Amino acid sequence: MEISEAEYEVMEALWAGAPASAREVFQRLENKKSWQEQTVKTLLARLVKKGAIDYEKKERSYLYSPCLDREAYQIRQSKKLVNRLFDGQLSMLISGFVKGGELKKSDIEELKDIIEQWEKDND
Amino acid sequence: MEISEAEYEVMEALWAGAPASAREVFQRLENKKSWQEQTVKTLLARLVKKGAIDYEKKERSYLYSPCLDREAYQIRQSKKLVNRLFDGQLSMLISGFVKGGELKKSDIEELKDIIEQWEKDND
DNA sequence: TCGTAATGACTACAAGTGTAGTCGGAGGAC
DNA sequence: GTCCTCCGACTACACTTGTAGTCATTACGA
Repeated sequence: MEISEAEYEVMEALWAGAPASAREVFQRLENKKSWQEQTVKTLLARLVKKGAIDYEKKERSYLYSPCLDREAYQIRQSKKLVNRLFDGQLSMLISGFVKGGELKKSDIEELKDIIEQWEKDND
Repeated sequence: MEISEAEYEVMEALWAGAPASAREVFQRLENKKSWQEQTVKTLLARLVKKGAIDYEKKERSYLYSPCLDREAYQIRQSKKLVNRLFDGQLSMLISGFVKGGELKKSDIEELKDIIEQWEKDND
């Protein structure tokens, strides 16, 4: 099942610290999103239904925790985009960033580090 | 306005060669998607409404052309994903690919080329 | 001229999304 | 014991998306 954009915001809030009550999640999102508390609760319920999060009963309320691993999710989504837009070629995405003038010197340095590390690990 | 996934497929078909009739677009998509011709026409109509493509009358039918530049669109979407998932840090996306075991030697070589080119251009 | 095929326009309809409102029950304040 | 409050559960509703079906028109072949 796919996670919608609004739902993803809730996931982020949960990844930031779990378990958390609906109230807590709402509060974490308050400065980012001007959602009513009910909206957050609806999103939580939908995520539970989709199996993306789970909860345990704690007195009156529920404490929610993510079932999805954040990093795994990010990788899946990245791959999906690269496949869809660039026929699976990561380098085309990077070129796009270059052409869009999005890359700063610091980004390049980071890329170099990643490459270096990769080469160390794959030799 | 956002372009949906199905609509994006149609855009791809149009980017592959424009202007093109609904029939042509349908045929280009035939091996990829098992859509009825009507489905393609609906998508074309929605894209027109969204302003993503335009058409000119040609006899009985319309010839469609994209209004969106493909590369610009790709860059916008890439940036959106990187912002949403990685707080704008491209390097985190790349690390994700590395961790996911997605990078092959050839990808690394391409990245190196891109970096080299960037450094040539930005010095 | 009359039917037929092709084409865009309009309609359909269920599922998913964004964004809440309302209801019913359980615990706490008095 | 009674009323208020807080919470999850259920309901709402318009818009988007995927995936077509049907209708009206028109040009063309017979």
